[in-house]
Amino acid sequence: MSPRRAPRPPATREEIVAAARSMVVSDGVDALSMRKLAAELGLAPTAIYWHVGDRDELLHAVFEAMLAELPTVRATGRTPRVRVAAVARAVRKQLIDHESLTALAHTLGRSAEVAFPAQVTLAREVSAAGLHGRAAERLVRSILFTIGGLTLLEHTFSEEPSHTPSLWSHLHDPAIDLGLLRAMRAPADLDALFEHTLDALLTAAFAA
Amino acid sequence: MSPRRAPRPPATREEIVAAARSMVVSDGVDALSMRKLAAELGLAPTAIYWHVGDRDELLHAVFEAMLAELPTVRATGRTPRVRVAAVARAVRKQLIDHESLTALAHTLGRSAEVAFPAQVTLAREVSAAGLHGRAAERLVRSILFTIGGLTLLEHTFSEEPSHTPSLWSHLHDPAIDLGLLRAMRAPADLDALFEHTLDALLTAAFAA
DNA sequence: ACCTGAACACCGTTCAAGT
DNA sequence: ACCTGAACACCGTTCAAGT
Repeated sequence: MSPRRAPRPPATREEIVAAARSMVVSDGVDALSMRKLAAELGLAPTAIYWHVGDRDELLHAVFEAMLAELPTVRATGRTPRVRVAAVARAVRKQLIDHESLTALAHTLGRSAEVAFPAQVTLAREVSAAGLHGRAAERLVRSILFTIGGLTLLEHTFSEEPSHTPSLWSHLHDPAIDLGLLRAMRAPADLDALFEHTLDALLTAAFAA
Repeated sequence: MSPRRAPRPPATREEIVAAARSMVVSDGVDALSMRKLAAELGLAPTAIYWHVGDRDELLHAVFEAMLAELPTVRATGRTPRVRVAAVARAVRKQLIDHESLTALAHTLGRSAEVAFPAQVTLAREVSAAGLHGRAAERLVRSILFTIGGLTLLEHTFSEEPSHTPSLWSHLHDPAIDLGLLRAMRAPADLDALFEHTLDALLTAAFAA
């Protein structure tokens, strides 16, 4: 009978983290403001601080929520080399699919935690392939750094107004092979580059 | 005779850009605030806007000043393969030495411009080595992406409280080679990883 | 236990007004 | 031509006070 709206139930920490997460996912880390978040939840800006520590702690909470949901990568294929390659590809796909997680991990300095499970899976396959010690380490690490680096760059370049092609199209240099020059004028195919580098690393590891 | 200090001469655009640059170099892009910069120069915050457009334009001006001073990389060595490797190493060293430039380029979306001269030098050496078309393109691009990615990651990981080693030291997994496990517990040697990946790429390119 | 409001110390930016 | 001051619309955060 009372025309007054029932007062909104007390906000929970989970609710706040979830709202923050959706802001981070849709508009990026920088777009998360405590004041906008509070407005979204119908709270005074200062109320947030009662539930989570501060903006930094909130971001860490969002990160952990995302990390917990990350599916584990699995190896497929018959030969050792094929299985290692499959894991590498799966990890790369995962990083691309969970772009907000990698971006957040990067700003929080927690990339290592994101990479760890993949690293372990890779280490198992490399061991199963018969590699040991330093040689095994080199393969695991170089694959993971290739994946991480390329994905970071991919993210970088997707923001850039494809600038290099135009730089290349203004260049005429007799010291550069004409076919190479023409190829450089087109945008890079990062998937192909990844496959190529991966293949080079696998060949180097399995040849010896 | 006048006890009054002579009024400060009008500020120049170059002066402002230089001051901004030194703030960026010493404390990072995020630390550059228009108000702090103005204070440093003894100006009202709003005076800056008369000389440079806004914060973004100022950052671009700082970037261009840095880029103009970047020395060009040169190839050394006798055999084609050695020369290509030398260029790659020189580029990597340059990126590491000019960390503020690469960081700034990254936030402004102008990494391609930083990479371009290096890419041209590499293209010349690869051409001189007798590679053509797509194969040459693959080598140039994979080397540059390896350098860029690894350097980006290096910067990332230097900020992280070496987290992965501790993750690895708590792991006991019979499916992982013991020597590999032990190796993963130590921090990664990025220089060695770079050399290894570079070598794998060069071998792949020059074997065919 | 949970929340508000006032307050503080920061931002970038515009614009009219001063010299 | 060059600069100031007031003003606006934002931030994150603390803390006393309210229910």
